Amino acid sequence: MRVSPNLSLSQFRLIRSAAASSRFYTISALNPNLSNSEQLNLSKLNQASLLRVLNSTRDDPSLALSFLKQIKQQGVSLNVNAYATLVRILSSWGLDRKLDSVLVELMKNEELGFSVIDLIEVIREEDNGSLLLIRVSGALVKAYVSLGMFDEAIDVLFQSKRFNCVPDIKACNFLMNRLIEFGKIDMVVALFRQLKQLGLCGNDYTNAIMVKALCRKGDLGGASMLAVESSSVFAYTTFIDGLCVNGDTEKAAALFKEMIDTKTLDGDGIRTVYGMVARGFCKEKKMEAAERFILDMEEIGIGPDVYAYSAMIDRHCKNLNLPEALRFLDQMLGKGLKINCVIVSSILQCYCKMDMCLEALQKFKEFRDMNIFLDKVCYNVAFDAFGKLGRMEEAIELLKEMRCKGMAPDVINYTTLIGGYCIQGKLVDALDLIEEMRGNGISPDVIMYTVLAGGFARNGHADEALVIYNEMKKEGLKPNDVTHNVIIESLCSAREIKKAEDFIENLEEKCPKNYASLVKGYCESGLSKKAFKEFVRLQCPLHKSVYFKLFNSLCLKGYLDKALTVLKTMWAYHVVPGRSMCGKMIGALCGVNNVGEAKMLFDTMVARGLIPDLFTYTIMIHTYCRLNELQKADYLFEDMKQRGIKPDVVTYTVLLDSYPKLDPEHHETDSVKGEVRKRNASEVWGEFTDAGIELDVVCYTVLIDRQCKIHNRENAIKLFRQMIKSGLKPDMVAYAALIRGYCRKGYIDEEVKLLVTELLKMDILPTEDFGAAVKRAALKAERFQYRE
DNA sequence: CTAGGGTTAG
Repeated sequence: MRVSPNLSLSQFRLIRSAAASSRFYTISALNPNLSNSEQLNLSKLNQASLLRVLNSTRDDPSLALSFLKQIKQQGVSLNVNAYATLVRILSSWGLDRKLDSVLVELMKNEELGFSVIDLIEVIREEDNGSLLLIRVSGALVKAYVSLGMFDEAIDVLFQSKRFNCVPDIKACNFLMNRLIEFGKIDMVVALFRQLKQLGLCGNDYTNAIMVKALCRKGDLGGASMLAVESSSVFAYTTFIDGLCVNGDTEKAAALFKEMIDTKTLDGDGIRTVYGMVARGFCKEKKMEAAERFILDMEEIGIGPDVYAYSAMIDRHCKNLNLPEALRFLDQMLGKGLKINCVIVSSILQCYCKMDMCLEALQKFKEFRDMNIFLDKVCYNVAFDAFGKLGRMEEAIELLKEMRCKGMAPDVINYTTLIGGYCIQGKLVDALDLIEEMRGNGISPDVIMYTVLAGGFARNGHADEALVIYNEMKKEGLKPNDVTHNVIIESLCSAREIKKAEDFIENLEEKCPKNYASLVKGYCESGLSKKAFKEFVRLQCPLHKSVYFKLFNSLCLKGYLDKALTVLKTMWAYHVVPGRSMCGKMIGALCGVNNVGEAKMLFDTMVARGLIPDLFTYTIMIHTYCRLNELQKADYLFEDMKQRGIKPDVVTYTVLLDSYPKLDPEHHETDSVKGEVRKRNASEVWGEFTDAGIELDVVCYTVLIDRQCKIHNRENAIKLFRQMIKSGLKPDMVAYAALIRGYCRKGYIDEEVKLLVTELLKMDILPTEDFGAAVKRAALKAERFQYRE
């Protein structure tokens, strides 16, 4: 395996051109099978004899097609009559798909010298009003639609009316469906209204499409009316789907129940809509609602199928809530439903996203050994896991295994593997893999080039990254925002700041997102002041990751006022941080004792239904304790328990460390702010021990420290011994607490001498702040020792 | 006909 190459520009080009030529050979090797003699004669044919030959193939359409392919390769173009003949042949054999593709090719070719309407004319001369003509105009509509040429498709529709050969409603449905996909809703509505004028009569499917269009427009009322009016199950189903897409799954679920009551749906319909509603709730992240729906349905005797379960499992996996996902999986298996590769892939991905790649691979093997069919999506997740672990050799082995099972890797599989190589800096391997892929007839797409360019930039090959970027454009691929952002950030992370800045300036279409990436890139390379300056210049809402990264970077450098400006800007734009981001921010704010801002963020979180995690609660409690606002700490402690978040050893330690401050015997100088509910340490201690949580070194240290402070030397030493007995190794701070406790009283005895000797033997370097105190204590103790 | 996989990403 080769490691990070020093790839020069020319080497890179060499590899690229080799890859390009292998692609060329592959395609020419795929050519059809006319004999040599036939090929020889082709160039001598004129249009008339060409037509004659074509006509003679009317009993063998595949021969007709390969004949044509050869002709085209000789650079001879067909005239309108030849095309009419070909169309007639294909049509008479019912080869609609072939007909479609011939027409598509015809339309792509702009140097034909005739239009498709001419073609209709020619066919009409011989087959006026026949079925053939109707079929051809339908095929023409479909061909235009598949090329995204909607105006032309509609034009054919209206021209056909003139020729009295309006295509059947299917072609029209196809057109309308595609129009919706491309967001041209108004055209669908207009077309629907003109159907009668065209002599067409919409069927159930047409109505369903129209319902879909109205839903997309947000006209749920109109959609509902049409669904009722057409009283077709299909239209109803589409309406329910529309509700789900519009984020009103609640309503969809209600309608579904109504349809079951009125027996509007058959078995198939029930299954389809069930899945839609379950999926809708999951998409809206309303997991409780989704589960309630499933329970309700079960009550009336309709159980979820694999499709509905997979929606639930997938959503929980995406939320990184593996226990819930597995609970549903168990439930599903308990009902005798079988797990499939789709569900497996969701679960595997969940492990990967939680940084548990080893577990993902373990599970992959388990599922495979259970003889569950794993498809290329599952394999892809495994490639990803191996890549993240830096185990590319094994990933490639797995690729072989996949091939052996008869699955051809696709561009996504290759991209994942290439990404893996890029993480490792094995760029030549990445390029080799692309070459191999091209050999298999697959061309890289924008995402693959993005990954590759990012990989080169990140690994210090800025110029090559730009070559890749230009190459992608040369191949006719259009880089997107992500491409640009990846390149900008990768260049920055390789400290190529100037190149990143130049790259942005040279972009034809710049957008704020690009500059946001520059801000992130500056942060990445530690230029937080520069990042902040650029950020201030950007007067628009940004993705929350930008605020997050900048905030963290500024906090790290100690520019707290700037960090707060970032936070406030974010809030001003109503960009609300997610749970983990809030947690990190709260941590950063607490770290600089700005508990006021931290609490504001904390409350924002709660108001948005984001329940702070154990870590966030603990850090807040800790900060309040440190600032002697014990009442507030106490409130949060109760609050977290009410939310079902179980305090851990850290939380209890924090509390045990501060409640003694309330003790009358407590001698610390800080005063406690505000009224405090009467709660003593023993109350907390009781809860702590009841919870059965094991004590750690820090916790023992706090307890020892407290005993020292209330002059209970025997208890302190007892705790110290107990700690050692329970298998914990006291650290510097633990010794320090004990020794300091002794020294404070100016007291020295055998125990202390022993402790100090032990401590001096330890090979620990004291940390600066606390260590200094310990050292002083130790020295003091030593002096006592010498005095004796 | 429907689902799950590859880029920025804490």
